[in-house]
Amino acid sequence: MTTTDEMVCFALYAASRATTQAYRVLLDPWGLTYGQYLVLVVMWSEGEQTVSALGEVLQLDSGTLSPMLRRMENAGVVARRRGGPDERVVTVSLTEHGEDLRDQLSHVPACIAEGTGLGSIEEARTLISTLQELTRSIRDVVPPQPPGTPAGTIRRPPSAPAKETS
Amino acid sequence: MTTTDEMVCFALYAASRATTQAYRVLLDPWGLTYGQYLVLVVMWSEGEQTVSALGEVLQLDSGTLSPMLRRMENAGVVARRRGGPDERVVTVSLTEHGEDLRDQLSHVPACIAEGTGLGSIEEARTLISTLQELTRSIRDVVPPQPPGTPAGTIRRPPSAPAKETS
DNA sequence: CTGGATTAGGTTGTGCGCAACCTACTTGTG
DNA sequence: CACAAGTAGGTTGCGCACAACCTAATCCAG
Repeated sequence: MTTTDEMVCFALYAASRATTQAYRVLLDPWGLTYGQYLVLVVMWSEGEQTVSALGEVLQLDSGTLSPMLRRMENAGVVARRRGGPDERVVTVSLTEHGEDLRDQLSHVPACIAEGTGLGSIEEARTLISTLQELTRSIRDVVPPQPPGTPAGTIRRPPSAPAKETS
Repeated sequence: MTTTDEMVCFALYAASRATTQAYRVLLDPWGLTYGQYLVLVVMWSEGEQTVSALGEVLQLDSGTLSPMLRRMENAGVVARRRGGPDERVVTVSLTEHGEDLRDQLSHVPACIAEGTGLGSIEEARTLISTLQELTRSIRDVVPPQPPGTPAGTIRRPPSAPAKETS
């Protein structure tokens, strides 16, 4: 890595994949993924949700959620309906099976807690705060014109494989 | 979220996606992704690498790297050859264009550094250590038999969409 | 009421990330 | 030498993430 700050990003990337892997191992017997588990966690806690509410909490857009919720519906974990006063809104609710999973998966948080290796709640809270602050901060990144760029240089995918030429 | 430790994981997941997004914005003009940029960073620093060496450093397997390196080769950024004494080994090297990108992308680390919002090198180093420790620790997670499971219960994807029944 | 803007969610296409599998090459071991 | 075991990397299949786009429903100014 070149700079410490880029190492922060790589460490984040590696840690995120490692935690996802831990969830994969824990959730695989139920055929659930980490993303699907997150949806369930929200709904166990808050009850039925609209798609956009889930998207806001999990910071995911419809391009991710729509197929994921369809798979969860096909798996019999959630139900979707469009019955509300606003016909555009889809409400996602837990099926009985989805409710049952709450108990069946009650061991997961403890497994993860143990796995993180964080010694104390305070340590965990500090890390969460740091990560949330970093997340907020990095969302503001906007690409400045690269400093050493000769004026007039066109910044383009230099080897964009011939889109028209074929 | 249910427990603080699960919030750590979600915070990691969100932060990782946010940083990837920042890199996406920065790298998009060159048609590069974060993963591809990581490959370049390693090779700028260490020179040509075998596929497995890249996999070790980046902690990615061939199922991820093979298609990624093929795309990078098609884009003219790297070259792959099988010329060594061991015919199984593929060596990846930078093309001239791949070398040139080092200068063209020299602004990226500073943009990221600014974006992280971390005040000091020490703060960054502390975070890196914490994340690396967490990564090491969580890799050990092995699913114990869920505590409340009635003995003999078969843990299976409860709604595995009929594999034989179709 | 009407036509343009907005919003909710779905669709399409690309690129990971990873499990599972495969092939070809190499390395013992007898 | 022959053959079992191991290793390097590629392939396939699936599920995210996300950009870009689309449709239908709602809102709103006039």
